[in-house]
Amino acid sequence: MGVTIKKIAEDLNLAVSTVSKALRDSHEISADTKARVFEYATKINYSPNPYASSLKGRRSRNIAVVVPEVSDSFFSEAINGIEEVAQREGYHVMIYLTHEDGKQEQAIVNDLGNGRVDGILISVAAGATDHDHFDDVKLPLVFFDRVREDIPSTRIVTNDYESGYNAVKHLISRGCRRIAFLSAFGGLNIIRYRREGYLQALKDHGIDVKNCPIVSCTNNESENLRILTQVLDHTERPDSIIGSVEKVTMQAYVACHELNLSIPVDIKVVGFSHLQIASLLNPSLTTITQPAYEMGRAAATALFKTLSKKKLDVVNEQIEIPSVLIERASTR
Amino acid sequence: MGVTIKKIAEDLNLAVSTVSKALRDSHEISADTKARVFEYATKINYSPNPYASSLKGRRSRNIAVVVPEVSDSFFSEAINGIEEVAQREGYHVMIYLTHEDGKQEQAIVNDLGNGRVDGILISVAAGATDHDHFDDVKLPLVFFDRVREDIPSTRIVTNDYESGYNAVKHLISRGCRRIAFLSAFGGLNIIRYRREGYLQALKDHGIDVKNCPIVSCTNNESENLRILTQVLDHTERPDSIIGSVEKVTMQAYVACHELNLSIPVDIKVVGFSHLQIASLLNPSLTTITQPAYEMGRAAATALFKTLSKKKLDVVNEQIEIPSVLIERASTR
DNA sequence: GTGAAAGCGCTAACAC
DNA sequence: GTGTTAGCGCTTTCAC
Repeated sequence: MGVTIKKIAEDLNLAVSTVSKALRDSHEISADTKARVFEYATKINYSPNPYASSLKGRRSRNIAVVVPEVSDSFFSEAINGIEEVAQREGYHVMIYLTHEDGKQEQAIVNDLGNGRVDGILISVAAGATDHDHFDDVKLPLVFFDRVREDIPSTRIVTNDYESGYNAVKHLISRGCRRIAFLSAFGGLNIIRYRREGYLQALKDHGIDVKNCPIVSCTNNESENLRILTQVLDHTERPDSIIGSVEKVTMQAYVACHELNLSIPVDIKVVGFSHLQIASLLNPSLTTITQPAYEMGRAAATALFKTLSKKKLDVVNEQIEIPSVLIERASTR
Repeated sequence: MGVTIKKIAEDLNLAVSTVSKALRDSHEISADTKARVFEYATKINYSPNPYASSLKGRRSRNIAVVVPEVSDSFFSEAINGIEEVAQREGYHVMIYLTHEDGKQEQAIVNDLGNGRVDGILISVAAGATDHDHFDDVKLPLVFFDRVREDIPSTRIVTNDYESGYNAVKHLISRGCRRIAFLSAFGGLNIIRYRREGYLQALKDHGIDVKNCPIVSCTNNESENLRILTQVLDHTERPDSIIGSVEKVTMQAYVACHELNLSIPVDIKVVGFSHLQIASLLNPSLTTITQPAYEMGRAAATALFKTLSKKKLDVVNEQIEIPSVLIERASTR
């Protein structure tokens, strides 16, 4: 294979252990020898086999990122942040996609405990149930965005409750009184918090909840269009919509286009989203923009902090990074 | 650490080699022993340390994916395809982002030769130069989309030349005669081919090239808007635009909006893009949709085919998967 | 300050 | 069929 410590040792007439120590800048090695070793190693382009060292109880310097999808602006931006921190810290990032399937998520996570990675960053699948347990995972675990609160771990979250609340407040300030909430499929706690914020805001502002339907969307696009059409296609329809995830918000746009409902005249729309091109939509979309990149960075940073410790004790902390409501034409 | 072959051997009163062979279903081991070993291994949840086997000349079963960005619909879709094939083949995917920086790309690729991965899938950075060489790379290398033709390797490409040609043909059939081509920054060969197809189509249809500007865009958004405004804001402006990459196409939309140019009445637009939401834009965008997912799948499949061979000889083949022009409102 | 030797978890010759 | 042994590339006692 490539160039090894053994080769350096032979070429320099040293013992492998001496070379090893020299390369790790040990104090027991003379400055002279170190210099020789370093120079020669650089010259023949030596790079240590990461997995040989990992065998000796050391780290692989690989981390796993487990997410539902990568073709989703939130997750791709988060990965962007993770990768940036990892590259700076000399770690390598492995990607695993669950496609919202809890069983597959479980299988992936289980397969990671054999030393392939030093730690896991995860945003749980919508299709996961509480029965899918992470208890057997012995690796440091950091959840981001879609977290599991029943598991002691580091959690990177955003202010979902408050964001749901603020979305309503914003719509009310624009004159809306019949505000629909589009729920996403699965029992994700982030959706629950957004909905609870939504409900509390309605209550605090004295809005009649009867006129504010909570629409349960599915994981199927055409099914959702059918549901949305049903909600929107009558005179008592909502005057505004809050999309709890990017996909359903886009589907609401499609439904409005098809029904010839003008946004924002007939109906206003605000959506949780991280779309770069929210501003290019017809009309540009008011978004609650989650700090995807920052959340990715925070998650990676938290994991590396844990990994840098000698003793890997379980931390149970939660870090919140706020989302921002960006007003655009869809609620003007 | 976890449970090892040694532990199984002790508990079952067998030699480690016997256990090892049993687990690999060797023919020299009795059915009885195999059964015992398998059963016990399953029971105590044994999972082999991947890096211990990789040390013995075997494979790490890790592959590297090196791309400019992950927050880009083409690359995220490609990764999606790669991951799917990898998961099925029992391989693990490591992600590296170059951010279009050739130097960083070089550093990443160099850092991969020490056994961390068994092979590399790469789409080269726009900022790379021919001086950045992959000659030192001893690993199997598969290029996809943005390929390097000077390096013997497997290349997964799409029909860029033809797509450029077809974009022009489509616009001509819609009555366009002043067709602008928006070039992206960097010297990528995919852009060159698209441009050459564009030029050939103009020629074949007897269009006066003088009225068909090739606009050199940069990597800077506001700079591009300035350039685009200059091209579009006069009476002799183009009657149509071909965006050679997604970003500049979106910027053309912004410029048209700002100049109050109506798409498709005043100007028609077609763009190379993989946007899911092209249909939600204002107006919906006619795209030349590259088969990102399929290209990712093809790249991974080609790599695993190479890896499955005993002898890793260098192949030099090119696989082309065609793009499709999808007509929408922007050229109607 | 340097080197010999053991061992991380696993595989593969080569005995028996 | 099963066990013994050596060794992958590296780190880490422990001698010298």
